[in-house]
Amino acid sequence: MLKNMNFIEKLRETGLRPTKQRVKICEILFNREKTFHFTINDLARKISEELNEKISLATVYNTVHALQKKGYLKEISINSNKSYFDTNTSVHHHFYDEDTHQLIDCDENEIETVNVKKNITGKKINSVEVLVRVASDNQNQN
Amino acid sequence: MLKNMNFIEKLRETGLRPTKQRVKICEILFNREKTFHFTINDLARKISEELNEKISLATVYNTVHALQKKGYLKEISINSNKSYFDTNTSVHHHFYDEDTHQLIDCDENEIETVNVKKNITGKKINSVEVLVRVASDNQNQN
DNA sequence: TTATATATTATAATTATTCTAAACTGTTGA
DNA sequence: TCAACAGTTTAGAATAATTATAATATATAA
Repeated sequence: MLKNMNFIEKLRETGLRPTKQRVKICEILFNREKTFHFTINDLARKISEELNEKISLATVYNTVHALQKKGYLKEISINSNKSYFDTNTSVHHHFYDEDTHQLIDCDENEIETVNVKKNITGKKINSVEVLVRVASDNQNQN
Repeated sequence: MLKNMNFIEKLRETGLRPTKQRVKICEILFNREKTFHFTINDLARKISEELNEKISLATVYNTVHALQKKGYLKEISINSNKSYFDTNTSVHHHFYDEDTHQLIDCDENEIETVNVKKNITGKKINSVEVLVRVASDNQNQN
């Protein structure tokens, strides 16, 4: 499995021990072309589908949070009781389809840079995210 | 308590039975000048502060959701394990203080109009909202 | 006023997430 | 190489937010 060397190095570079579990999670998350929107549950399900071994839920949580902290994953703001993560960590925004409850990625150039004029003393801006809610263009039912 | 007549009528108009509990919740939510950002817990706490009687948590949940469904409250997208609501139901933006977990309203003129270039056929844009995450500006500890 | 549909309540159940403490593993350096 | 240690994984318990349940109470329409 030469391809895993990537992840082992990547993890090591950022100070994460390349354990068996972390490498496997990296494989599942990053060995894909399209970006991946997921909840912890989605990921845990995928792990047990693609693997015969189980990885403890606690480990999945810990690893996802570690990857997020290191900047390999991004958490997305939706109002939902679950946390959503995204393998696309670039600055980008989302469309949320209110009919299908699906999230759609939005390239940076599809929304003009947001100019924030307000300033809060002693606080720095960590992120600026736009959520565009869309719905079917039929006559709106109440 | 003449002022309550407003809420009784308002509730009745929208098909919600003006029960004692709902009227009290309306009072707490809407008898104020500034908009109110809250979680269910915040609201429940306020109720027991301002009232001697307790209102069951289940009722608080049901009532808030009913008011939201009727358009008197708006749910805000933050990734957090709790749901946040806002008595300001117009389209507007928010600052979210990651240190204190507080939401700050952002006037429309404090964020320049967001220009969305992407178009999804058959879908119309319902809202465009910006969430600006801020945190303390100290030297960043890793 | 009475019937009925709806609401409230306490409590149990559920769900997502975090904590805990013991067992295990990667890494360092003798 | 191998022992020692720090960092990880794990199962299961604990916590927190929310929803479901089912009995009781209340608002409203006839």
